[in-house]
Amino acid sequence: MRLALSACAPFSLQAIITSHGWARLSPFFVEHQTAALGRVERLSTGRVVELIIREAGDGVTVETPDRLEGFEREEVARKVWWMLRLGEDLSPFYEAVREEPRLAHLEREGIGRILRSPTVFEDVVKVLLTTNTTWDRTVRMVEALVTQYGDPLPTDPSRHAFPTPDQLAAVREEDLRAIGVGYRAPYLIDLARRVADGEVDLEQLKDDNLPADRVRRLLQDLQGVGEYATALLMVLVGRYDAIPVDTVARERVSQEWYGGRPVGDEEIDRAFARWGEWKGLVYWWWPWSRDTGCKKQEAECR
DNA sequence: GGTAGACCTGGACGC
DNA sequence: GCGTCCAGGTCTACC
Repeated sequence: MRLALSACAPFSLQAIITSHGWARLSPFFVEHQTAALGRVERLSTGRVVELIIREAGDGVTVETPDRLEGFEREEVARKVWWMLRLGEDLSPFYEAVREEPRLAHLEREGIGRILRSPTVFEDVVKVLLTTNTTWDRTVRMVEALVTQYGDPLPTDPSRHAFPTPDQLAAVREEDLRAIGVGYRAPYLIDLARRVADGEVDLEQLKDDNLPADRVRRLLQDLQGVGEYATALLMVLVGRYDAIPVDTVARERVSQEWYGGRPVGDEEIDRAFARWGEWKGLVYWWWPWSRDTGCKKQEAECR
């Protein structure tokens, strides 16, 4: 089966794949030879399929070896639409950065979109697994979680979809610790249980009309989600005025604007304040002149 | 409100 | 080979 989906111009699938490390996190995978983004996906019916996404025409094609029913095709299209932000019109962003020579290439090269998971739940789990650890460990933790608890792909049972909230909610804390997530185990189980029970509706965060304060409060109410994780998740759901301030950001901004002296959150915010609602996206795509902060998270260095 | 220490793991380093 | 230190973001106890 093959689906064709169009995107708001300018568009570059390659730019999305390299937008951050998410494409390296299971169940995403990258076919480097064909420049395709792949993913093992569990549909709402419980069916597990492999999706291969390639750039084509004014958007992408989505291929799967499986024959899908009409409603399944709609679900796949909806998910890919969200993951790649196909409907996002970034022209106001490009307009805002047009006067900045170091960002002028973004529009020309179709850079701006950031890869995200099909569900906010999956992104919250992955962000939790990026905190207080190195990138390589994040990759291993996500891989272990997917392999242990996600549904297998029928045609290749060694590969799995991302586990659902119900599946993670049923896991024992000691079993999660055993796969290496450490102290994050109770946070993950608490999150999965609250989502599975309907106490927390993370998918409502996809709604642009939800007030930013409410989005922030809902995220910060989750165990293990602090200021950095909240800001990163806000950017992922499309709230581009948030800056994920971690040690990498601190060091980069310190070197770029403050002569290497230690900086606080306010100074980081001030450095990007002139881009207003787009400052988080400007931070994301800023061409850092020094190779600071990439000692550990090499996969995220562009 | 601000600060210190614990959480957890793997890599780097010294012996 | 072994022990120690360090890095990462969040939470909690304490002042």
